[in-house]
Amino acid sequence: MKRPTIADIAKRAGVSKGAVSYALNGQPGVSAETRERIQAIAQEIGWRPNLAARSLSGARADAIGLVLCRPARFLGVEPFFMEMISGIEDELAASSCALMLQVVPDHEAEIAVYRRWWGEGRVDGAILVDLHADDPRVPVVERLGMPAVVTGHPSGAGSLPAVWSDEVAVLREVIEYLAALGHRRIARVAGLPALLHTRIRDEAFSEICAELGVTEHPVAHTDYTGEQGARATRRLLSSRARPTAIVYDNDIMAVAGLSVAQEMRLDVPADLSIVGWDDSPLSQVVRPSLTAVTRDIPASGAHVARTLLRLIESGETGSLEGPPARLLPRGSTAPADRDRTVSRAM
Amino acid sequence: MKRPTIADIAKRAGVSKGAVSYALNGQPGVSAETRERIQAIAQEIGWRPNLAARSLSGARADAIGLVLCRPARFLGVEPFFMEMISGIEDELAASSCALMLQVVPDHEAEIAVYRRWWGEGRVDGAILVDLHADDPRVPVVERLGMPAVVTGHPSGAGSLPAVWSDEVAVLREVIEYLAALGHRRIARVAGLPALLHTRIRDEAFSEICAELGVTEHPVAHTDYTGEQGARATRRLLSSRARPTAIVYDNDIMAVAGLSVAQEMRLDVPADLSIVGWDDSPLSQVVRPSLTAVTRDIPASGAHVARTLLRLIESGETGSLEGPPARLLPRGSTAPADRDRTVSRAM
DNA sequence: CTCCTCAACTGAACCGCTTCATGGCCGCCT
DNA sequence: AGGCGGCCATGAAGCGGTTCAGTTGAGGAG
Repeated sequence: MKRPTIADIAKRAGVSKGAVSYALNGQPGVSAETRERIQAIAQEIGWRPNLAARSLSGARADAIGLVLCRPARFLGVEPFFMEMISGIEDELAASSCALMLQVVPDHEAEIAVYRRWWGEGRVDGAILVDLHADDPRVPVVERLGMPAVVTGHPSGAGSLPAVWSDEVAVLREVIEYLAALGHRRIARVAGLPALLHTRIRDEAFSEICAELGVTEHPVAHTDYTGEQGARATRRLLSSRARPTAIVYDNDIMAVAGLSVAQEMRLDVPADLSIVGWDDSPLSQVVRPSLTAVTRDIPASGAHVARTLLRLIESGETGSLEGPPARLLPRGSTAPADRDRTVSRAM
Repeated sequence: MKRPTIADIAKRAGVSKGAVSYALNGQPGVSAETRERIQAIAQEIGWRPNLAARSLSGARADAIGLVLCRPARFLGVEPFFMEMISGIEDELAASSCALMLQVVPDHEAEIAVYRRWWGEGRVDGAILVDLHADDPRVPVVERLGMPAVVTGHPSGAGSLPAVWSDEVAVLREVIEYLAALGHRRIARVAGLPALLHTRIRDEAFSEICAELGVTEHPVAHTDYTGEQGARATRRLLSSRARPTAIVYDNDIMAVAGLSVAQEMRLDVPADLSIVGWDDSPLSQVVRPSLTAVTRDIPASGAHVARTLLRLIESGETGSLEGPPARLLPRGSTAPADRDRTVSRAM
């Protein structure tokens, strides 16, 4: 009743263990005939390679790692990670590579996990998400020699290959769109300021606004929760020069902002335009449905996974751009009503 | 520059590999003094046990598996899984056990994954979620002999230990609450009818309603998406005897339902009361905030993980009840306004 | 002083697979 | 005929641990 091993197959086929190994791994060294016979026997007795034995003899662990470093309550809310994971899985399934997942509270713990995983030979590589400015994980992983791919702008990825999409271009698209609708006071409710992509967006936002004659462009930083999104919105909408449009860094905050606006008796989109980011099903469920920046997150997850697998397999490196994001206008954006907003702001 | 092995430690300590193994695993067979010396050396040269080698010699894989069997787009929306996962992780971290995650499209694929994982010695056990009526996974896992814990009602878990919470009790709490508010037409927008917990809720819902004099209690089944939740709500609210309260099987549908109601110019909660399930941050972000059934999902994830670890370690089995859910009233429920709803329904 | 016991430690086998050095066999070239 | 190169296949040596059967030496009992 024990699991069959190649030794069992060898005995039944009347060949040596070595031959069986060659046969089952598509290596040269056995005749086509013998190979088929061996494969048939393996099939018949339900043989499966023992992963431990295989990776012990220097081969791969056939698993990659993903560490998420945000408190549980933030993780749940953002569909982002789950979608990303399912995209990664799609790609991994093809190579029958597994995904090891770990959720940790901070970077220190995350680094410890990489150390352990790599030290124990548990994974062949890892995907680093949520790149920070001066991210401490990058040098550690580099020194460890563990293959890794970063999701985020290459500028923070050191020598590690990065997969990213051009956020500045979409942001420009968003602001040009809002500016074209007549908005001159556009606010941004951003995510964690420590994140590299937040910084990049911050900087681009201010530049692009200036360039397009958007005179007021305040930015509020949050932790991505609906709660903080709501609070930031409340503050922005209470200011003297109330913005006529707000761009949010995720959907949950956009929804929270929408609720706050309605609570304050502002009509969306007549009095206030709202743009979400990382369009999730949530955007389509609320009224009005949210104009949002959308991109195929599973696809970009698959893209990252593919890059990592290639890196592991052939050392092929190099950053490459993932699928682009784009603006998807829905019901929460409209032309700025000059008279109305100005009169109110006075 | 290669990773140190116990052989290296043995050489430096002037003892045999066996002694090192005993020392590092807290086994008897070495003196306290030697043990300390060996541990110090291990520490110093940064030794980590090679997982593959360890599990090859019959020990554990130090990993458990979790397979999610829903399309990517459903997974992302439901904070449920991510919260559950982070709860599981909390528990696993303590035993430095890893989590293998896989997302598959159907049960057949899921079963194949279990076969592979168990065959390859990749995991020590698994957590089965989303129990179906006559779930095909249960007998397969039983026959495989793989330790597994089911999240869901024990009635469908066969000989596998189950961890569940008493849904019927909460459902009763919800309906009693609504009935006490004067609601006599309560609808339910349920999830996938194939899921065991959907069936259990369905049955209980109809019984409890009958018992409490709730004369109308239609049920609509959906796939948990906001889209279908919206459609079901629209249909229910268009019926001649419009319900005065709707209970949803998840939050995203409750939010969708809320939007539909507002679109149809119904006031929530004056004209329609709404109750969500598995309270997520989403419920607090919309206006009015949603009355919902809440429970500590991370805690129940941790609970499941703990049960599985115990099962793996000591074969200790037995189903046990997890943390209970309870009703959390917020702004989306109110007394039924008889005149108003009746006059409209005519 | 001898015998026995027990703790401390050693040496080797083993887990299941990969891989390399080796060798037999066959056919072909010179 | 002899030599050589290729193809198939074998046997054994690892990979890095665990574990079990022994060995050794010290200490206590008789």
